Amino acid sequence: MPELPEVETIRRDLEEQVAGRLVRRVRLLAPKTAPGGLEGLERAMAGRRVVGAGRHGKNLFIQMEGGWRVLAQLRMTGQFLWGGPERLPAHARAVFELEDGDWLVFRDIRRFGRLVPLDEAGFEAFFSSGRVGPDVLEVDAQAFAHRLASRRGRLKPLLLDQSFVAGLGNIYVDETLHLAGLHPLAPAGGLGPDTAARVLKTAQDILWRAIELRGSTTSNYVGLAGRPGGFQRHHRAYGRAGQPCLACGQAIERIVVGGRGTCFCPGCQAHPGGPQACQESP
DNA sequence: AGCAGCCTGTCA
DNA sequence: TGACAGGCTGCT
Repeated sequence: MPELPEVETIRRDLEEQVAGRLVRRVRLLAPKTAPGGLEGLERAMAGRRVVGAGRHGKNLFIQMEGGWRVLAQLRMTGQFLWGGPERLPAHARAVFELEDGDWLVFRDIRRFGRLVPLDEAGFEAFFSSGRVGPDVLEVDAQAFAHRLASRRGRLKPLLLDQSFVAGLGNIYVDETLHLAGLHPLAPAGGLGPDTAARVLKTAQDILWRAIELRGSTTSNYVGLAGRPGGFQRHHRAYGRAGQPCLACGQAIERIVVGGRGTCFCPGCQAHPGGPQACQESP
């Protein structure tokens, strides 16, 4: 579900509402949600205070006293919601009871999400595993352009690859490629360093604007208090198949790239074999 | 690199 | 009924 702007919004919500509070009790309603089991979550959280909330790409970290963290991967439908004993929402998978009686609820319709307790060593291991690349908002532009130019595959699948750069998902890749005027199937290695740097800058601009509007809500993403995001109103490509391109008026097309639905403008985003893609090709 | 699998819900 | 959905893992 959520990509970087939505995860960042939730992080800020948690920082504001939960930081400093004691977790009195943990309940796990769906065992597979926490690979370490209830025991693992309790070890990391029960009887400890929440210190803050961190984020790297789409990975959310609830930071606890004692150096413990709980990695929350929201995947497609994971949510953190503010709750109380009076009404537990449908699809609640874990409940964190706080000292003053409030509940922080992890809700996840499709059960793809994960809550993983990590000690300091586990946290470091997560980043040294090679599974997660640099955060897209912090990656060095030169290094990004250099790495991108050395890749063989298509542009969109590479941008979605969290080990290449962490934080982009289907919505913001489609938005980035549209604004940058690049075809999702363009060969990544054929871009050239200037275009590669422009792709990154475009992505970062879009992500920051989306964060300002608390992310995009297209079906069920909401912040901690249940408030939807506002950036979906600014989507130019994602979810607009068949509608006119806001830049040139041609109908937005939908294709499948790497198994993901992909919306792009055939006019603004030149085909990989077209003249635009050849400009910087070797 | 590409694809099924994981789950549940919604829409055509 | 089948297609599709904001993601990631583990297998060819």
